[in-house]
Amino acid sequence: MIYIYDTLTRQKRPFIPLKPPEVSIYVCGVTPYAEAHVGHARPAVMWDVIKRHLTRRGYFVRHVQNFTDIDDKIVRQALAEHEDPKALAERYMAQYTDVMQRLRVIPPDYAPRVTENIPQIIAFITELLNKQMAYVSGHDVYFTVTDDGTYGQLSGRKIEDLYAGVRMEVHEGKRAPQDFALWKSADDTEPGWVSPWGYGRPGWHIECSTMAAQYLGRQFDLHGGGLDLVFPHHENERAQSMGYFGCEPASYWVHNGLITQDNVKMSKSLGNGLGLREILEQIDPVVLRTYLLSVHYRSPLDFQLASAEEWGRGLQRIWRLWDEAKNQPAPSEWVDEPWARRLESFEQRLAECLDDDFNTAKAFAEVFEMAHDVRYGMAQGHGALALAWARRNLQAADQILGLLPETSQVLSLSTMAERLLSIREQARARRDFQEADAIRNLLAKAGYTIEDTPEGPRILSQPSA
RNA sequence: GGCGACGUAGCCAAGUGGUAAGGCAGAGGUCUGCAAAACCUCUAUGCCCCGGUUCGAAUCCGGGCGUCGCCUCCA
Repeated sequence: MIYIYDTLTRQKRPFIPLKPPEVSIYVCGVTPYAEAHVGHARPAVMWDVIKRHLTRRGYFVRHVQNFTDIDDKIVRQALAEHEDPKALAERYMAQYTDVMQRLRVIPPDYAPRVTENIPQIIAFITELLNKQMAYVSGHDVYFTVTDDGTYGQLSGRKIEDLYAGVRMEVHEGKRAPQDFALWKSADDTEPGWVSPWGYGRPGWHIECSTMAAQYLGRQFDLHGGGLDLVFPHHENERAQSMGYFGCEPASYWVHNGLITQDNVKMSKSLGNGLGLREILEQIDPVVLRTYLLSVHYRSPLDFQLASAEEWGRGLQRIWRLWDEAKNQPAPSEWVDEPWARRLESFEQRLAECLDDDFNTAKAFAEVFEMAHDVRYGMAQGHGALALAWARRNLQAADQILGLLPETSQVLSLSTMAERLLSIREQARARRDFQEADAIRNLLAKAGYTIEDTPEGPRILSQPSA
């Protein structure tokens, strides 16, 4: 049984899909007006693991993640960069997709865009108007937030408390300060669409209600996004969807903790977000990916490049083991010892970690312990068996966590390296260690690390830490 | 001001009633020509502080202190 923490009920609940074996997921995507930063990578990587785990547990996942490709910020940024808003959005969407691919994130099944769903949005708003849940004010349309006890449940606040917020936006046309825009008028120099209420653009929250319903139906299983979206975005989205359909849109609201830098939240408006492309120039994508998974998704994560590199040093031990194990056949020997038993049950334990609200941090602890058992088995004279299990288990872990290196750490020897190594071996044989060390240093300068193992020397593509 | 989260070893970090996972760094040892890798051993009588509930609490309750987030665009 899988347990998932649900923001609405504030508890971990058993996961029961609406229509098993299908699982429907809606994750709020990005507004593409700037480069993606680490804060965007966390939910992407986390949902990737959730999907992989659900899939292995036998579910059939349908994942929708939107692009809010039209918005005031895009218009503003396009003006600043002297670029067509559509082209700008297109550019950043491509960049986002590219960088997530490098992080081994399986793309969503549908990545709908606001600009391609305008008629549906207008229809959604029209229905809300018909139901008297919204009102027209000039050329704008607002949603009426009613105090029926449901609004505020998700974010845990009361409407009267909202008045306490000094910075609550005041709009001429609003009947109540907590009402929010469904349709915003725009002048004709800006991008927009003709609607029954005039030329304009959709408000911020309506696109998610509309597209979730469009691609997943009125009710779906999991709704995701960053913790910073709980209010007002998800609160408003829930109000719209419930207003339209009269039922809870999502069975579980799943929110990831935010990433900070020097203990300050990363955000586009603060301009302190470390760009993902910049980070990936300094750090291996798999190291970054797994570093993000080394902390439970609901906890805050203070991102430090040094911490990620430190994590990478630990991960390298796993990679080295993989190099030794990757060509092993399936285990063929039977040894009735605790370490062998544990290797046998590794995959099951890994899955159980993830069953518990996707505890990837604990899952990694299992991976490291599994590596210890392999080494122990090897030391007990069961090298072939232990490595066979290592291959199997690391592959299984990789399918969910995506932790194995892109390419082998051990290089196939080039002719020149082979010759150098052979000369060094001859030197070592005649105990001319001065020359042997000279050759090793030479190769080290070129970025290669030589390790003398009982099976002979091998060359690694990265200097050992 | 309102609401919420968090505070576990030098650092990162699991752990929601049963006696402190894992990683990095550090110390000692085995192996090695030396390194590297690997392996073994060690490193929190204690989980921000003070009370309380309990046979038993890092885990539950109350009160402090501290950090962060949301209330405005945000993953």
